[in-house]
Amino acid sequence: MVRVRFAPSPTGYLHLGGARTALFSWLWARSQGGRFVLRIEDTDRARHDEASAEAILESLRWLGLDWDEGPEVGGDFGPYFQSERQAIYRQFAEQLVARGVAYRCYATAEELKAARDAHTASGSKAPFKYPGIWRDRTDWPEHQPYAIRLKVDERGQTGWNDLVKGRIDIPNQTQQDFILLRSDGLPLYNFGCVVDDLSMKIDIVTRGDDHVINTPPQLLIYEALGHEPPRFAHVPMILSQSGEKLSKRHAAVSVLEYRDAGYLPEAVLNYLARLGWSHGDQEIFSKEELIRLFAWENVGTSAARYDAKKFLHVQATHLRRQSPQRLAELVRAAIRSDEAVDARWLADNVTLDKAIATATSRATTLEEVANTIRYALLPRPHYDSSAVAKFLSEAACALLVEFAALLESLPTWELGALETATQDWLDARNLSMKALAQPARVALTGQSKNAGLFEILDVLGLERSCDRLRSAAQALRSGAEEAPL
RNA sequence: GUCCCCAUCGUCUAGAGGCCCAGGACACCGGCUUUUCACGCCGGGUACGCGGGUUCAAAUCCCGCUGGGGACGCCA
Repeated sequence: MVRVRFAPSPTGYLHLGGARTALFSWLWARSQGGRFVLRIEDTDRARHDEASAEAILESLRWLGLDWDEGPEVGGDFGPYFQSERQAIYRQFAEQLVARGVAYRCYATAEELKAARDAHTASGSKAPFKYPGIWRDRTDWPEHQPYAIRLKVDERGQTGWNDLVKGRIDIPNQTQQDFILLRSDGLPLYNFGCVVDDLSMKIDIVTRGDDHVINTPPQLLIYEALGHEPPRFAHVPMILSQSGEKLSKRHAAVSVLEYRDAGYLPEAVLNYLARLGWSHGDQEIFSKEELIRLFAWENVGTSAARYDAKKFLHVQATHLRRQSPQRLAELVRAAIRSDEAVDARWLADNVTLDKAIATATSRATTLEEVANTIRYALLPRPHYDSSAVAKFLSEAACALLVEFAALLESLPTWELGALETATQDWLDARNLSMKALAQPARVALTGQSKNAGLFEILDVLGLERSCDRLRSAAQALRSGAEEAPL
């Protein structure tokens, strides 16, 4: 059974790049009937942060990237927080020392700094390397803290066949006797990562491109441990719109920001998947399609730039593909916290469904849907002052009052008939549809931009429509020119 | 500086030697539709970084250059 993992460090939130790495792993696990393992890399206490870890879990939950093993669900290979695995790292490290492939290093931070400074002063262009002071010594001082370093043979090269990048070989000369376990007992990233991937029986390590350089040391550790390494898949990075590494400085990199802005999780997944992966000319994918179609060979090799407009387009497309039921559910959730909204209308399926149906072609996010239909859920719409000033002239208001009377005079409240009757009525007065529609739209919704007039009338119904037409006109008449709506 | 990765329209990408004087999507620019705003529909421009090879044939293979990105911690 395939076992893959996502191993984020809890440094604040799940960003787009991390989410995509998680997605690719998850897709592979799901398509192979494998296991998706979540492990939190919080070895460094400075990085151990409950809130951050929770934000990551929440992001994954929202995206629907469920994990089979990890925090909250447990599993046979736990614990799944590195901070709880220190004994395991120690055991592995000491085992390597016992076998003579790693050694204790008692060099202090000061000594190392001095060596580094001397190296810098010498003007050498080569990068500084640990001079191997303790490599072959056994005169270990008592009660002194020590780090554990791997004995690295700097001849030859270390390489692997990357699932996305193909063959990569890196000269061992670029390596050194790097640290496995710090003198305070905590593992360094490369060691903790290998020990965990090994003991959790991971067979594909998926991570960002920026980790390519960590792979040779990790391979050396697998070798020292006497184990076959897993396979590696290094996915290209996501760059900001301006082409730099994505960071908090760039707007909206956190997954939860998209949730809060009214994006759909499947839209985020779709957009992320298409950033670096492709399936011919297809742009829109459901989650199920992604699972079915995902393959490592179709993951691209070059970095991709984040593009907000394309993302929005993908989001809009997914929004329009939602079933009315799900959409109503999501819009309710998005709108619930708005206290001005009348719960009665929010609960009214007929009104809500009709309203939502008029909004999907002109909104891209749930947030926008909510804003578009809010007029139907409020006791009185919120009137946009410039719209009122522009369209609710005295003449227009008079027309609205007459229009209300017309509506009430109709034998049935049926859309087709309503439209014909209105058109005839306008024709008789030699007026254009525009002359009525704009003022009416403002009176009914408070906005100059919204659904078609007859759609709005249908959403509100006869009674509320007439009420709004008259009260808007009334308010203007009684309340002077500054439109006290 | 050293090492590594990458290189097709503005952006995401299709393209695994002839089907490509390069296709799709977003964006952009026109037009149609029209009760506003959208949706939708039709049309348009724009790309294989450069130089060498290999081959009957190269966007596709090889080399170099250039450009971009990443990594060089007792961080992850």
